[in-house]
Amino acid sequence: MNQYRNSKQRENILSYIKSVKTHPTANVIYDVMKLDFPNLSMGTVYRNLQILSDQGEITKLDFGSTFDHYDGYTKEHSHFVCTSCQKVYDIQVDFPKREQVQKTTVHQIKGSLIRYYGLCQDCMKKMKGEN
Amino acid sequence: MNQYRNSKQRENILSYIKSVKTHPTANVIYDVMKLDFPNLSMGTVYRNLQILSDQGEITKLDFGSTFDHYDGYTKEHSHFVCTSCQKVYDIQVDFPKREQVQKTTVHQIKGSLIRYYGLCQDCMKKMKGEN
DNA sequence: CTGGATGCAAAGGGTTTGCACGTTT
DNA sequence: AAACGTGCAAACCCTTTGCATCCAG
Repeated sequence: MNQYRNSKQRENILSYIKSVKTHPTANVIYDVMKLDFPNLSMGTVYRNLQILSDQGEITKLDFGSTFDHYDGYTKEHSHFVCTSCQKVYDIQVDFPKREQVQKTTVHQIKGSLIRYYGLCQDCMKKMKGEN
Repeated sequence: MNQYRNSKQRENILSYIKSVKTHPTANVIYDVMKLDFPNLSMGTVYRNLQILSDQGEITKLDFGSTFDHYDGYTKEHSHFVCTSCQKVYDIQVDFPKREQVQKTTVHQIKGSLIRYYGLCQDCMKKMKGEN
């Protein structure tokens, strides 16, 4: 197996994702990192996101759009995705305990993904304003 | 707005998806349809999947792999995805009622997505056999 | 006849990868 | 010095789209 070495790029990417409450895409991360590393390439961003994901430092989120988002908050939690502006919000819900769900299936559960869709507060306000 | 016309291709695609318990990808659907329509093109498959999805006849599922799956069972239910063989199984779980979740957030919830990950029964057996 | 549906092929668009060079250990 | 990381650009791969033709209503 490979050993990971220090890399300024990877450190910065990680600290950026951890520092932000949004769930940035690879492209957003690339743009931000560009400020510190003018020669940065997309390949490096993707490679490091993959490594950080493998290390469990971040989580790759897939919201059905064409690109993935990355989340630095690895504690199990759920998301609310606005179907209008595509923003992603963290929400905390009491979903069934894993042991309980485990009873309903023969398969071995190791993780879950819980997501809600709808209109976020901002978009609701905008819509009211337009009427 | 467009009016949909009858098309043998679309009919067949729909009845295939409805008849199957798996959650086929566009490519699988294409291969199966090829038997009936040797000249079928991928464009037609995708266009029809889009239309059927718009009509609410099927649901597009995104499991984070590079391609999408389609589900003909539109009643709200959740999925179990095997992280080893990538198979998708339907499971029925008592997740929190929407009204309850709604109380925990300022955003307006319109839908949800609940998914569990782990090892399916088949893969568990295989792994035991290998030890 | 009119406008949606199809086939074909090319274009899209996010992600991955090969390779030579740069860095960390 | 050995091996991982980076930049660059090309390759990938699933999906979308333009266009001429076909066909349902």
